[in-house]
Amino acid sequence: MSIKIKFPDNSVSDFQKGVTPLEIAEGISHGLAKDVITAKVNEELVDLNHKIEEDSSIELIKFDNDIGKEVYWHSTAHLMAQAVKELYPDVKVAIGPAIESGFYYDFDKNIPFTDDDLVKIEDKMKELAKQDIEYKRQEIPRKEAIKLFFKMKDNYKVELLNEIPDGETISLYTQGNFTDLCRGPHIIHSGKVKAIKLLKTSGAYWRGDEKNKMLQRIYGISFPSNKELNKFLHDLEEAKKRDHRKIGKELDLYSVSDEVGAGLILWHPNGAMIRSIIERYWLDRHFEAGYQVVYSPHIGKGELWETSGHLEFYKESMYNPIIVDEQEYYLKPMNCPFHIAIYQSRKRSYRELPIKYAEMGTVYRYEHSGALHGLMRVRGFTQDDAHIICTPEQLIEEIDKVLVFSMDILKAFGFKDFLIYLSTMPEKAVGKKEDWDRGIEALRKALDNHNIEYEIDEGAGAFYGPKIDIYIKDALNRSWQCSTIQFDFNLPEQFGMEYIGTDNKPHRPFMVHRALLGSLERFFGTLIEYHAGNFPFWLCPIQVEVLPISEHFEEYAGKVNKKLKENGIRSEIDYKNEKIGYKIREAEMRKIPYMFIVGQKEMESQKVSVRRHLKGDLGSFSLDEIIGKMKIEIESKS
RNA sequence: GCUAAAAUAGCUCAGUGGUAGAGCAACUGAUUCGUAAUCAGUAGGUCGGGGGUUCAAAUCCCCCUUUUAGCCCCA
Repeated sequence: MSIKIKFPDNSVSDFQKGVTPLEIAEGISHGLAKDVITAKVNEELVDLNHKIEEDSSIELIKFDNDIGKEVYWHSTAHLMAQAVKELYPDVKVAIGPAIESGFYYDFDKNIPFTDDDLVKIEDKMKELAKQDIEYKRQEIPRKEAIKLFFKMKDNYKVELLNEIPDGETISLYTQGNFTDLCRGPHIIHSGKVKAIKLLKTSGAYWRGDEKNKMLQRIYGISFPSNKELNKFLHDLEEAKKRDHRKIGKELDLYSVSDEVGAGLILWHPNGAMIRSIIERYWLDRHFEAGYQVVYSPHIGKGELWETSGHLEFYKESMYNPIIVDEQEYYLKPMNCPFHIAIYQSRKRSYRELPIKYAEMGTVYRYEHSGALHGLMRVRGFTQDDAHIICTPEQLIEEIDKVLVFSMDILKAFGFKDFLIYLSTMPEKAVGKKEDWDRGIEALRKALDNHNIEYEIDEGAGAFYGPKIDIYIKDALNRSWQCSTIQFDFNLPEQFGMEYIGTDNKPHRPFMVHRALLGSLERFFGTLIEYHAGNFPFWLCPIQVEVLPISEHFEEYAGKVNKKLKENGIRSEIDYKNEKIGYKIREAEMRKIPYMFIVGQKEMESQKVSVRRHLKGDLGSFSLDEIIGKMKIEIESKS
């Protein structure tokens, strides 16, 4: 009996009934058979030894494919669990999925794993890998599976099994004497895993719930070759070099002081210079786009936060109140109630709408101490906030505008790759389901209008409405939320916001919160990492360092510096009594984009020798010429 | 907040119970120099804070603060 197998290129071949993906791969080439990890048969992922019994389509998947990586890493996680079970038989296993880069497995072990344990486990894994242990699939009824794991005292697996709906296939995978509950598929045998590195351990709650027991998680990664592993480890090192906390210190951009408090950022002159340029640009763009800038205080009375719903829904993220004249005042975690107060300071007409209030508003949120992270996660930060108050008819257009505006501004800072999420109704939420659906639809429409790719983040909306979030990745491939565009069904209602319509009757406006850069702190952090501290020219705190060859040329250097300043270029002179090589090295390390070297030659010809950061000597230029070039560079924001 | 690790000079780090160290930076002097480190000298530390053990603590123990990697959460 033969069956027809269709390949991704639509070609069809005949095979013996019961042929396996591995045999098919073998038939194409030996190399492919060696590299193939898993296969999709009729769009369903299967093991390589899965027997194909009928006409089917097939796609052979290798490690270069994301699905291939996932299967490979997931199988390595099983291998790690096997190694851990062999070394520490009393340990219970929980779950062990593949993640974006690598895998982890959670274990229930009373004493946490040490670094020495990791080495032992890694060695054991390598030993097991070399033995080419087969991953055997077995399908059994649920009752039997429960019995089996109960007997093995794997209560986490029993808990999982109890939640699998009736009728779903339950599959087990066994390598050697280790059996795990798993949907699969897996690699064919452990020998496919050639290079392994266990990276770190950490605590993790069972099912991510802090009420549950803390398990011990081990993270690792694996590759089909040592070369790939080494590249991964090398990239990791390179990423560490871009860490904003490291560069922030090296370039004297910002600091955090124990004395001042955790998660509270001190912007040093260099960082503050960059921030002020960002703010100036931001203001210009917002005025152009029809926003009105407002300012509001840092604290507000308890009643305000009662009305807004923050004390009901957001209290755990707020600082405790300050008592003044027997009144409770809270540090603001958000700016919205203040903007609403401005709106409500007088009666509004439909003719005024949309009203767009923008503010660089500094807010304070109580973050768990363990969550704090450099500039990325702090307790006091400045949001580039705005609230758009509009009529229901204006809503879609306003969402559309703000989305385009947002992407446009991010691009001006050199960002290109974004991850975009549309978040839906969370469990703890206010507002009617219909309103939520309508809001989500409006957001979706705006994204679709501009062919923007996005993912749905179920239940991740704010308590008051759905939102679109734009994420930017950092050096270590972690993504950070920058822009957010959020609907609000709550506040207009809570505060009883109104405008007088054409019918001379009061109506409830819609409100959209949005922050484009998100928080200036986090945005600055991502900016540092994205550019590795080599900021776009227009943002550099010092754009030109004038380097006199010796004391004799300091006067000429002063003239050059003066001319630069007259042209709005931020420059300074290095008066140090050092050789030119030293001064250049220092300017290079400070990542100053231009170095102007001035000595005898330059003074005589009234020119400057230009050296560009990371590029080297560009030759000599007249001041007018080079200033012209720099002005173009500033204009183009490159 | 939880689990684990860490905190020594401005920075990067060495020092595991017996007189606090190095390199760079800083300061002083010499040198006046051509594209990533000139030479010499000087100064700088209650070893994160508090308590304890000990004849003796940077080192061992306890508490606190902060940081790091994750968990949870989030701009």
